[in-house]
Amino acid sequence: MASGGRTINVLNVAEKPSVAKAVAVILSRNQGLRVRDGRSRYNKIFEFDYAIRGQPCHMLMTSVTGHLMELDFEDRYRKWHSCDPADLYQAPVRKIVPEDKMDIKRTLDEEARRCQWLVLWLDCDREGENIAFEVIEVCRAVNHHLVLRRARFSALIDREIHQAVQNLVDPNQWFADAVDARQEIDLRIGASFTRFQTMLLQDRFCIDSATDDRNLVLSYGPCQFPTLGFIVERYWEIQAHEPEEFWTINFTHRSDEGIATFNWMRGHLFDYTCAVIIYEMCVQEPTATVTKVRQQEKLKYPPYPLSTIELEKRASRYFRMSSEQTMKVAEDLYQAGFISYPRTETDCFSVRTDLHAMVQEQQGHPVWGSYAQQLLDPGTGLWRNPSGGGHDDKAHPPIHPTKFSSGESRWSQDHHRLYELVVRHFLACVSQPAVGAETTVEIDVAGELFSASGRVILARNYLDVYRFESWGGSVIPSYAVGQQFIPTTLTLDSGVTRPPPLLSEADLLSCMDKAGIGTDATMHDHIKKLLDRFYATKDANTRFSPTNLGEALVMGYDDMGYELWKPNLRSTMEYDMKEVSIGNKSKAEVLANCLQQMKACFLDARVNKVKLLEAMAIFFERSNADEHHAAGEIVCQCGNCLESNMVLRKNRDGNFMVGCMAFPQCRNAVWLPGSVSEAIVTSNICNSCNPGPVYLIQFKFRRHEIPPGFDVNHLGCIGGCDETLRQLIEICGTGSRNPAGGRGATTTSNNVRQSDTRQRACIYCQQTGHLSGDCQSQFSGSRNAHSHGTNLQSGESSIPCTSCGTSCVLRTANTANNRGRKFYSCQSQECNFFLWEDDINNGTRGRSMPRGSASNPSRRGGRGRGGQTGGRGADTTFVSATGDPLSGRRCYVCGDPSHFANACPNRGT
DNA sequence: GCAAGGTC
Repeated sequence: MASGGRTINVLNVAEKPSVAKAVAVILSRNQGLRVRDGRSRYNKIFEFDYAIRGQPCHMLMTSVTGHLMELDFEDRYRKWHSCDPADLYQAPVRKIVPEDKMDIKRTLDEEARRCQWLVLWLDCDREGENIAFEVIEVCRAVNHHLVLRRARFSALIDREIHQAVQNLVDPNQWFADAVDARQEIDLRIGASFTRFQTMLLQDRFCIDSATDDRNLVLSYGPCQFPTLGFIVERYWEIQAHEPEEFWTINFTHRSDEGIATFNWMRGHLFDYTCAVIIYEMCVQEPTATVTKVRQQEKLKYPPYPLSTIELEKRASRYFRMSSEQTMKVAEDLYQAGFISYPRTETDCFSVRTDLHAMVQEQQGHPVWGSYAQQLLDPGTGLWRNPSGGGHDDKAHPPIHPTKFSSGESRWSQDHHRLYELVVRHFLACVSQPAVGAETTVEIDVAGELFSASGRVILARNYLDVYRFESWGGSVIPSYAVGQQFIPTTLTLDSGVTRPPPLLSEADLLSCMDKAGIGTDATMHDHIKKLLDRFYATKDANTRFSPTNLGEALVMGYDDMGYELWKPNLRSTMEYDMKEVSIGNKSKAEVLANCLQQMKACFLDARVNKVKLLEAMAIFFERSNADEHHAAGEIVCQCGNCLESNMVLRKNRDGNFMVGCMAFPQCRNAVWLPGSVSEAIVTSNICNSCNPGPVYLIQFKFRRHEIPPGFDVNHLGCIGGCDETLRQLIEICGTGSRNPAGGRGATTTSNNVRQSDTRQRACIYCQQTGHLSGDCQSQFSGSRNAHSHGTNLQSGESSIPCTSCGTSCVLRTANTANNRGRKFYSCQSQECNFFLWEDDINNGTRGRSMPRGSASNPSRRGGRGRGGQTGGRGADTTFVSATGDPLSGRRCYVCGDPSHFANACPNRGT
């Protein structure tokens, strides 16, 4: 750059008004700084004189508010019915300045005309670089001779800003290109899929969540759908969870100093027999010997400096504030100058930050002021330079207080809370960690190891100011190695595994953060969008569940085999954007490649739209507008829930079924033969099936898929009286409902796949676990007769039951641990006698055990498992330390001798 | 009536 010469006019543009002001104040050193209004009421113009490398400059400093332009399709493609949505993959797009940004554009037009240079002070990230090119486009349009320069700065501090202006560089086209590509891909994918699925589903189904169907938009977006995917996936995981009973041994010891609870170092066992055997060993030799006493100092560190996502997560955890509300309130506090810029990824303070000055500001606060004073007093040793979490967006510092307040009268409760969180978090960051003394004691009882631990907090330090976190302390008696004692209680306790909880808002933010879905400034928007679109709901505990609509959409795409609802698509895009931003790939190359793939995916999805329709049909009634699928094909009342009707439907694989309308609450279903090509509910009522009316169905079978002798046309009944239908189901099966390629190739907890199997109910007794060919109700009239289930081979011989006097049948176990092993099991439902055949040969006596226990082979075949059961606390029971658990013959859940654990009414409460 | 990203 030339130095000296006449003064030139330099137009400086920042990304937001606050940065324009800060830069102007720093560069002008607050001397001779003038400010005037521009065309836009938010974006002032600052004027001052400055010399860049000796060149005298008259500086005009103004700002935009984020992006100045928007990408959209050209007019003729804007209307929804103007074109085939598939055309949106190549429809021309253009960047325009939207109406609400025109004032800013006018300011730039006017100021650029009289300037020789344009210096771009946009944030130093990819979006900032892209906005820089938008500003260039606007300014160059009115002044072709503008010299373009870019200021690079990583913080709004004097040295950085002066250095930046003295070392101006060129704008980075690669960074801007990466954003252009992202914008175009997002627009084309979002618009095409949104139009497609909205127009496909909106009028076909009665979607109850929308008050006005015309306003219902079923949007698709590369960020909103993966976010929904996280919610649905967790929901499915919970649905698929089958509680499993486990067993653990607990040991307590009371002395003059208090009580110690020793936990079994094996944790817990799912094998009841093993647990009982070990427990029995402990009962027989209950003396404990202390093998290890370990004392150590533990530190609990304060959190890292506050980034946006952490602020959102913590406000959700501590105050149950939604991320959207958090950002709204944080923006308010920022605008009023109380906290720093709230959209930041940075979680470490620059070494140049004057942290002491920030603490000093807080000394006068009535609540935490005294803590701030202690921090500043070197005598307390409370100060500690904060550690960082390793993230730095190079644009903004961590969120911290910028102005003292003991609370403003106009603040809402949320303003008070959020300001308090920001201040306390900041004070915690510059404090020493809490210090605790932990004692761990290990004991040996009959060769089994148990451990107990206690903690005494020696110094609370940062916990004194960070009231949102706690660190539990508990005291245990002191022990010495070699010391021996007898337990106060020694118990065999049962519990059941529990499903994971629904995703909380903090969990969801973590999932998004980890997968790179959205940015710190937009994550809360995506979450809100799911609620606005009726895709998900949030309960009082800030936990998210999918709505029927959300689940149906994800299920539909999943059934197509697409991962459009998973984060991979976005991750791949992000990877490509990175490649563009470092010059490894060109924008054109990435766009062409990505759009070609997405268009193919779109066209394929359209071919497979029946999957979406079927998934929706599981949850929603067809609307009258959908003439082809008129609603109201009621077959009979549901014999399972007794509340809803069973209706004829085509399932997701194109096969017919009769399912309860209350799905998914009631999963009663009758799967019809795969050889059925047509099925229509008639007005004829079956004369023999009860409870009535059961409407007959007119079936048409595919000729080549049924045996000779059967008619392709058949008026059938699903109520249980129809022998022809039963035979065809046995012969043809119930259609190819093979879920391969469907949900969750990545997960074993694929509930829908599992529920499909579970849903395969016997058409006669409506129970799952067996097919109609095995239904005992058709032979003996007794449902109890097959209670040992389908995983057991039938009995071969019998011996008298030594427990109740009836007989025991010899069976073969088919469980993972004992497959092929023979055992005798009492035929009586009231008796629980059970004996391994090889134990007879070994001279072991028979034993009674709860039928629900892990080692009892009857468990897996039976229908003993209820729904979701409670946690360990509710299930814990005690067997006296001197009692013999093997002769107890009583329920291990409640101790009642009249029944066993599998039949216990307290299970699941 | 569509996306996601800036910001007021």
